[in-house]
Amino acid sequence: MLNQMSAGSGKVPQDQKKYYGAADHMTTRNSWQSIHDELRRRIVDGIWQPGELIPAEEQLAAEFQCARATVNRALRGLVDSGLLNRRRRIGSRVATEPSRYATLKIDIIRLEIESRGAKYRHILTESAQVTAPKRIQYQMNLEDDIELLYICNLHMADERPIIYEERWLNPVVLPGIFDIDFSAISVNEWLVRNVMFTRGDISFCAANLTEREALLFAAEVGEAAFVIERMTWQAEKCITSVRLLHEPGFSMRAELI
Amino acid sequence: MLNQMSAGSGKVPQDQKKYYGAADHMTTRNSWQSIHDELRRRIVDGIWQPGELIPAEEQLAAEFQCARATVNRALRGLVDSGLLNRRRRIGSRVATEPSRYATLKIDIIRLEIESRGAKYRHILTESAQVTAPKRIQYQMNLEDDIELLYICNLHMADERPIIYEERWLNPVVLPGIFDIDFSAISVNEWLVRNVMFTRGDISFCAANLTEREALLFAAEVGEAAFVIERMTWQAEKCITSVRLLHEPGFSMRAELI
DNA sequence: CCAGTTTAATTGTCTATACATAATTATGAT
DNA sequence: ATCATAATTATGTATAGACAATTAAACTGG
Repeated sequence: MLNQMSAGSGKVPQDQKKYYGAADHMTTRNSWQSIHDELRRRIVDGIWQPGELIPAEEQLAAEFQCARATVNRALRGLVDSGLLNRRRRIGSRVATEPSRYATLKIDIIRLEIESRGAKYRHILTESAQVTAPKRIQYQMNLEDDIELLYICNLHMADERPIIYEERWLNPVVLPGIFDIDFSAISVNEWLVRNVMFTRGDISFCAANLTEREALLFAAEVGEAAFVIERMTWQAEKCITSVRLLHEPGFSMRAELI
Repeated sequence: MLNQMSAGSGKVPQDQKKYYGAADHMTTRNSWQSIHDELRRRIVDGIWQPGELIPAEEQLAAEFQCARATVNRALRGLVDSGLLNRRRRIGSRVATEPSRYATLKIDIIRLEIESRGAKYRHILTESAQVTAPKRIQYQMNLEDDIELLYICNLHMADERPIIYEERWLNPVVLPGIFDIDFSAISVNEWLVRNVMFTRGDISFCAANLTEREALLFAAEVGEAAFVIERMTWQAEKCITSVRLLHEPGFSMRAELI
């Protein structure tokens, strides 16, 4: 609205220019980001020692000449990255045992391979309607002896086998699942695009290649392979349980924050 | 709570009073958290389909009878968890390929073991001032042939070996490191408490146990073990590089968000 | 001196308003 | 018709003010 007014007096670009120039300068000084960075620097450089109380929001707001809400936003960021602990009435304390987190982005396998510049292809090696072994039934919290869709896929990057996927799908939460052609689209991708989960867990471990698995990867029996096991849920019903066996030598990398 | 409200109302103009009265009833409904949850539900339940534009902040603010800033806060949360994409002038679109993240909390090993109710102990198996192999020197981006502190530890839970730690420490960023008694406090813990890193990376893989490693864990040679490799940096200088070899059968779990 | 109550300090959140920024659409001069 | 400019629109961010929630510290009655 004010823009309209200044546009009405629109033949005066000078005022606007001067104004924007000033605002620009201010925004960089006072943005919550820059405050966040400056406070972070003080912690990392040891100006504020672990365990120490840092100034209250009001004081920081005075120092940076900004509103308390802006400081609050900056401080929340520092809490998120584990550098600060905050409590009402107490204040903000530099963490003595800063928590560190590794955040892993879980992508569609195809996208991950393609982002590395390789050509993606997958081979459907198995597809059957069977009752799952007891161990899987228990894990997936299933009513007794329901038949699941069991699917195995070999994912290839530039025709080299990269991941062997073994998956159980629950038809109770996936009606019509038996009719889909999973040689055209990978289960992985179909699920991501078609059903949303409310909860999921993931675990990482290592396994020795069995004879059959070694054949798939053209590797030695017993070689160590990186394994991801994932289960996703819709409310209390398990959608799918999957085991991703990676080629020997695979390593998954992440930034520590 | 209602009492406090009506007490406060003595000072506010009438329209405001009426407004706050309504707001009070709705505080739970109007918090950014509850709005976040409701919007999330609409996405998860498919009321808003992937790729669809959801109402603008103003409209949502009208619907939930709250300020736009509150809706903004809720929406930012949905962006963080990968459910929404937002662009200025365009609006908020439900993600077609929702990104999922697994966030792993990287704790001090002692705390992790103790939190599982086991008794922690570590054995310092090696401690030497040596030049690192070329591979490590390169990884750590070191000036040539500087001597590092090489330390190995076996971490035990209830006297059972759990993790074998092999670590290189850079004295350039850790002056006095050679004088510390790491049989009393684990390097891990000392570092976390005493030096802060600005950047770190972590990678996960699998490895076959060597003869020596198998002995440590009383396991078979060649068994698959889960490995974490971590490097932490202060600006451009590497502080430490560590390899954590977990006992065979170990599995690391996380929630998917 | 102690237990219960009040006060006060600090963070957490919401509101209303304003302006900034990005990007599409409409307008207008040539 | 075309390209530059302005208007439009949605998000992003800053601000001041108010109130909520938490909890340490001060106070008070016994």
